[in-house]
Amino acid sequence: MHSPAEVAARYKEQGRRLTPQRQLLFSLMHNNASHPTAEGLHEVASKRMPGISLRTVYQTLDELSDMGEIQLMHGDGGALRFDSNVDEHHHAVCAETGELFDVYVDNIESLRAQLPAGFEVQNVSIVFHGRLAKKKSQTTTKSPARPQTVRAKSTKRSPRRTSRGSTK
Amino acid sequence: MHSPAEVAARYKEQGRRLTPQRQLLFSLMHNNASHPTAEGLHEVASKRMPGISLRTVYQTLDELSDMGEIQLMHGDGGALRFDSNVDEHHHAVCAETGELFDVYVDNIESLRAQLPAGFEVQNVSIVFHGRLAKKKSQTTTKSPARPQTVRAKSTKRSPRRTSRGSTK
DNA sequence: TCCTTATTCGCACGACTTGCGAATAATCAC
DNA sequence: GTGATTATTCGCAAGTCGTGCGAATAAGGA
Repeated sequence: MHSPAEVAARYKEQGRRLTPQRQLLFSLMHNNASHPTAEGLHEVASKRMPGISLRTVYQTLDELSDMGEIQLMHGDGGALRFDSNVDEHHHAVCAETGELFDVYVDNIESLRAQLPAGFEVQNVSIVFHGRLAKKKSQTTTKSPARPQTVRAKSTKRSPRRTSRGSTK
Repeated sequence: MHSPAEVAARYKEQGRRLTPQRQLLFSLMHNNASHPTAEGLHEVASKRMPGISLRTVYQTLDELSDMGEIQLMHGDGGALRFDSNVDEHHHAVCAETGELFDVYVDNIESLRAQLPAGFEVQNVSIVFHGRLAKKKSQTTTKSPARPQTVRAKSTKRSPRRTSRGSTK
């Protein structure tokens, strides 16, 4: 998404008002690669602005989505996640932590897919399921992440239960 | 999933009982490519067995999933969908109807993805978003669906609202 | 400072699932 | 077949995630 200042400007252009809640949320979402849920973002926001309502978080996030500043994502976990990256990109999910990472794929057009006859593709979303190996004692030098060929074990997805239930 | 008879056999092997409800659901899911929701399946089941409980549908579907006979899918629409196809495959979603189709992709390994350093891919799921052109007056000759190269307009996903809310 | 009306925010409700427990029925032994 | 054992079914309540609504509040212009 654009910088908080730019988003603020777009808001005014549209006759929307600049409230402290919105400004806080702009800054919390800017460059936020954590793909937070509304609840998660609300929790963080509450630290800086006690009393801010979850309702407002949802509302503002919806506005940002309508304006194309962020993207909504239906994760596998039931809760909506908000993605401040609106570039064409994909995702990797760590099965252990549930963390979600942005992934750039540059040759999607080369996929050979047997699509239903007459199906017009508008866009493709790819999710890499796996796990992030934790090699602690290594200087986390934010590796250049150079292009790499996917090596997916041809595995059937392991049966996984849904996760909406109580956490009790 | 396996044939109703085979699934029934597996159930017995595991000391589970063969109830009319389960048998009905086995047959309704077998070769079912519609990716039904629990509610949808319950509706169909109710016609053949009035009074069957939605609770039982959920329960049986969960069992089948645990046994690896079907797969659970979190669609974009909020409701779980059940997929009787457990082969390694992917999906295409029609934006108009919400219909879900199975798609086979045969060269996933060739994707060039910039994954997070240390990320081990276990499996990949691809969803083609688009629409199914409806050419009526054509003999729906179940086209051979020969491999085809994806031609996705490099489009940012259009902002879409969530869809859990009331239908009122 | 005052006024207009966009926003915030809490509550209740809706969609989708799951936990629970009593009633029912499948299966086994005789 | 009959009876006993215990897996299943099924309805209701409760939980999670989001949204509609309306009153109270506050942003922004005159």
